[in-house]
Amino acid sequence: MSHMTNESEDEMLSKDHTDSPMIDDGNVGGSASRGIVLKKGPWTSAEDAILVDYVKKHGEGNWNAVQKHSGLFRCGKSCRLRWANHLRPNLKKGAFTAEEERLIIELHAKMGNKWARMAAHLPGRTDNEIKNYWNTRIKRRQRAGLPLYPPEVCLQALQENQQNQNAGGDHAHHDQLQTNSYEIPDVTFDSLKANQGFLPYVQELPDISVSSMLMKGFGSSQYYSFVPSTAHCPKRLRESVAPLSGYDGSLRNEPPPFDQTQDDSCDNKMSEPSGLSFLYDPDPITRNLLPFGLNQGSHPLLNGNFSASKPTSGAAKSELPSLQYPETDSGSWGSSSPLPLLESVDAFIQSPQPSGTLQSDCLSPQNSGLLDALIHEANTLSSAKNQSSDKSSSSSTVTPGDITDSYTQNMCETKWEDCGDPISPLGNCAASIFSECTPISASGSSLADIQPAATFPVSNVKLEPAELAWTLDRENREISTQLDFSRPDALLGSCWFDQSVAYAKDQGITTDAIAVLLVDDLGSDHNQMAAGTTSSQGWGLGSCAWNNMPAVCQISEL
DNA sequence: AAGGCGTCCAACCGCATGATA
DNA sequence: TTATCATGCGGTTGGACGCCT
Repeated sequence: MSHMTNESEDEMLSKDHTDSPMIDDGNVGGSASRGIVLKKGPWTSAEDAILVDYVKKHGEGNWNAVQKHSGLFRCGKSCRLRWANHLRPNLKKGAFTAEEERLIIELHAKMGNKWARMAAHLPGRTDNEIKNYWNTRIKRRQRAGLPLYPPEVCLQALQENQQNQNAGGDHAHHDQLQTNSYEIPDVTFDSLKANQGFLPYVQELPDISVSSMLMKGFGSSQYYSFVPSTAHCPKRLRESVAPLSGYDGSLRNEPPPFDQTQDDSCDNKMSEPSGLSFLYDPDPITRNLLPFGLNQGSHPLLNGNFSASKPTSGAAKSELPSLQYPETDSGSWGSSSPLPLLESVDAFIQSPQPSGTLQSDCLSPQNSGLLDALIHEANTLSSAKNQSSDKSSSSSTVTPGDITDSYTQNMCETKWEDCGDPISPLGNCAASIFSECTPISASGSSLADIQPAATFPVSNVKLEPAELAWTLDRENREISTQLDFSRPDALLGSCWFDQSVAYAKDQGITTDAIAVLLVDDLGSDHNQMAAGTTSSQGWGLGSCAWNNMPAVCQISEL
């Protein structure tokens, strides 16, 4: 489309901008409205002047009247946009300041792609500006294979989330659930609770993980490619919508994480888990352990059907959720799962992370930030991994490291291909999660040997100085922390993993033994996958996490 | 100098929501 | 209750521009 020059159009408009229909000059595309061809394309200074003048006289709003009465041959939407983004007073122009950038990152961590809401926190900035900034930033960081959120942002989000939790807010969650007819059978929880008496590690399961996964996991339907359209939730719920972030008080009060739960509840487009079945884990105990009775495959990261790159069915559009820090009630986690620390946040960002916190984060629809980071990071890392892991996939002798390697690869090659989206960000994400996070290397099965994700040789990503610092800093982490942030499966189920490890430690079982078992279990999963013994639907990344549990259980019963 | 390529950003488009007739 | 309109939001597009080869 060629554009009318400012000069020529300025001249034309300056002559008369009264109620005479403008005849499209043919230079600019336009659409007919009431027989008038409305202009499209870049605004000229003359048009701006007309619009400004009109708004001064009549105020904002009633934008369609602008076209009728001012002689501007622009549709109302165009006028509104032009005014809002360029002409209204107090608009800040120019590059974002460091403070604004920090705020954007922070807000995005909380809100996800809620540009308008973010703009409300940035006086003088428009949603469009912020959106453009973020998109370019994403692309840049994506290319660089870097995490989107600096640790301090995650930490702050975490703290705010805790504050919000303390403020309460469970009631509306339940309401929302009911409104959406998302019912979680009591029997599911009964099973879980029953297992708490049977399985020592279940006993320590924090309510929080269940409820948070309920809420956030259910709420993450926008990541489900298989979300039934019947589970429709309007694309956007406005501020009037009751928040949805926790299941219900019967399990635990779940205050809404951050403020966005108020109006982003439909970002929590809850998916109806019905119709999904437990597809791979033959262990009934493990099944029962699955949180909230959800089928494993219902987690976006747990099944290969999720694709952030392809449209989901119905209204389950892939609206990124915001980063959400889960229930961080330290008391509920017991001694083995302390509150995430700052360094944890580092790892949290740098690599997909496991703790119960992340677990719910990943499940959360409001987690766009983190999931974004995971996806982007994963894309880069997984491509690097794919290049370097060709040989591992063909190896018949598998070391633990190889297992995870080929496991990862098979994850990609089987599950993501199944869903017809081989380049699905999540597919890559899952792959990279494993490649990056699986700490159990051939050189040592001890959990203490876990290397920081960024030290993996497969990653040839250049790190910015600050980010490199985070990475290096993690080398000094305690084993438990490394566990938290390097277990691939921990990404989804590590709260239980942590609990289990802690329990095993209490029982005098070495972490090495646990690691070996887990590796074996991983290998088992891997073999299952490679052998195609699992259904093509509904399972994936999280499988090892859940399967790990029985392994630990066995340890505890030794 | 010219072409390719990537980035930035203004603007458009489709959809959802709320108000009102 | 339904239809229509106005508005707002988020995703996407496409042109301008700069850099590189």
